[in-house]
Amino acid sequence: MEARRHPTIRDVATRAGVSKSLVSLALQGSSRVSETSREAILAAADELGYRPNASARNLGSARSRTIGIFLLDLHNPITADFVDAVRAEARARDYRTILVVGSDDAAAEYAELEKLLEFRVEGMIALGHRLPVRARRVISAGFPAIIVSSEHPRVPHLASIANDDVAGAQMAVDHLVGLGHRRIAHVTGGSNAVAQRRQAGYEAAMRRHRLARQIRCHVGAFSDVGGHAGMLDALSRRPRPTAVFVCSDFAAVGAMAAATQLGLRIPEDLSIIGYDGTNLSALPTLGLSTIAQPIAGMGTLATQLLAAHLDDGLPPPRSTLVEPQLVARSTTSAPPRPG
Amino acid sequence: MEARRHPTIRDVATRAGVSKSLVSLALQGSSRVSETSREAILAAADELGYRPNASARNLGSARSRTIGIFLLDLHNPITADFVDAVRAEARARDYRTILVVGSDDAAAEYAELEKLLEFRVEGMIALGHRLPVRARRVISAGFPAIIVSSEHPRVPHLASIANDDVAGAQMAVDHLVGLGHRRIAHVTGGSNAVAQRRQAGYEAAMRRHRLARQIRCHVGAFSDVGGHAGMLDALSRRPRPTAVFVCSDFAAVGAMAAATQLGLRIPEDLSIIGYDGTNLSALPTLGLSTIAQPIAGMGTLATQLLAAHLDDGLPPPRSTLVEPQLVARSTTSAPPRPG
DNA sequence: CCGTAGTGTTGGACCGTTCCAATAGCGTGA
DNA sequence: TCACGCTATTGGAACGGTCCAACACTACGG
Repeated sequence: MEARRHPTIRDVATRAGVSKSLVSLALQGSSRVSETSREAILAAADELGYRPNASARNLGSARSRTIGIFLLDLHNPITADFVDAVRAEARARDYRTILVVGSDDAAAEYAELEKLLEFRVEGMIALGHRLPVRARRVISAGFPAIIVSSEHPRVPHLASIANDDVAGAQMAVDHLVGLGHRRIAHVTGGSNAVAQRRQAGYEAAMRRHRLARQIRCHVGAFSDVGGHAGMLDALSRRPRPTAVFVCSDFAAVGAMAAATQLGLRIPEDLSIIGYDGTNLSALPTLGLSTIAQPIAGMGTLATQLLAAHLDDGLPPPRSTLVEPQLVARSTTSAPPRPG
Repeated sequence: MEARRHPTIRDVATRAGVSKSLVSLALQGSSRVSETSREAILAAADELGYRPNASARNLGSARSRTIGIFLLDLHNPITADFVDAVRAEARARDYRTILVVGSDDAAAEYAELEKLLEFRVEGMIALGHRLPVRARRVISAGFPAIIVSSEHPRVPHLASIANDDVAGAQMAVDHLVGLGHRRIAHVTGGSNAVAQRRQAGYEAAMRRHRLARQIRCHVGAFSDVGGHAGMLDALSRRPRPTAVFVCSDFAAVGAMAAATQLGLRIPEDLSIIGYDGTNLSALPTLGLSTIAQPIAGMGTLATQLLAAHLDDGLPPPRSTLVEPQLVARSTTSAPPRPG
């Protein structure tokens, strides 16, 4: 309780018998400090349990070497992978990070953003499709920011990194066609931009494989309930599809349940492939084939671009697409009867 | 790029035609500032886009009004609920929060802890069963901290909040017995303390229901693979159990797969109940009955205790147990044949 | 023997706040 | 009219670092 004052750089200096300036230099790892002094200083710091005060450091120096991570949804499992990647890369480049989480409550979300600015972060990396209005204003005013998202919001000075949804959807279709499927249906994710791009990729690939007449889109959603409904619709048509590309992993879980309820075995009677590569799909008991977004890679890339901008003044590219990856597991196989 | 200097309190003062001290007072909401001055100051601050500098504020005042949240695993879905609860409560009490995440890499984890201390957080709330050695040392030295975990680590000055695993396990058994089951097996989580308490609760409840001779423990783990193995073991005995209490939700998913593979229908042939109340269990396609830890409540309580300690000097209770809750879904029902 | 370059070290200004003691202005009762 | 108390306001000293210009000391070439 009685938290006695933290030792300061001056306490260390007194103990080591040098000036505070030399302590500062030594702790920064300057090469102009003699071996003798350095050792004495480090020893003194250790004995006193000295810990630098981040506030004082940030005040005194022009740069905070801190970047803010703005997250939309802590519940989404890909968030964790993303954060891990950003943090690792930031650490490697000697930046520290502050995490901040959006919220349904606009006031709370704004408070979080304020916090980022009050801590004088040098730049920000955001994950998610949405960006608070005030954030847009700050970014437009020249605050360095990179958004990792499928959308590219029309905000001046904002760079974006996105997964190539169109290409990913095509990979899903290519995979199914490669297994021998022809009647391939698609359960969509609704009318948002992401869902539309995935649908466009599906349709383009089908046409490319000369399967334009087999194109069947069934309205669903990114939730498991939506996938369930979309799948029931898909399976009500005759002849039934032998494979279904579902808009997301979460929706695919619902879709699998629907197929199982109708007595279909997966993958013997019906192949199913999802999208996102969440760790939900990796559950051994599900074994869902999916198109994985390289979320960690996107985090790393975002950090590299931001750091390059801050350190060398390189302007980050306005918009970058990264390639998704096919992960074939046990929900896709050859169709029941060839053809 | 050309980030022109941030406006400071002095810029605001000049513009409003008052002294910097008065600006400081006004922005803190002091009642000793005249209405006229206050309005002029707020207007000037707004026009300049003034934003307080958190570093300077923390340097100048004795207290940072910031508490650190130390997380072990961002991937665990309960983490998000916990963070939400802590943040909401902290905000209500006018504390800000900094998130910090542990890591498998000890050096990285230590760096995160350092960061917390460098930002001079006033206290810390940790979620998880493990605490870095250095953290224990800092806490023992008097740093206010509360851990939310099933363990109570033997660290001086550390308060803990835990879910009552023993009571929770008993609730699971009571539920099954109430449905008419008598041959109730348990898939354990191994030899750690949490698993042992859940097992102890299971055995105590069985004895209380005069079912001591039906006690069957099958070694598993907290993973889905572990649950799968434990369940296979449980189902290899004759007569088969009619219900199984599995140590965790994640393990229960594996256990369900094992039962299904053996051709058993859930819940018609076999009832299964998990533990934790993760949102995994809430998936409509699983509908897993479970014992939910009131994780949000634990986060709120931890924050209240810590704030009370910091504000009023109340010492938090060394150790608090909170009651879990039964969530009955669709994996539990009456046994095939009564008795 | 002296100017010079390089190395190691130092004091002090400064960063943007908070906090405190001091003060100016003003009505008020003796 | 003046000491008094009250309110609104002020300047300046912290806070704990970084950074810079200046300095002492040594080594060295001319």
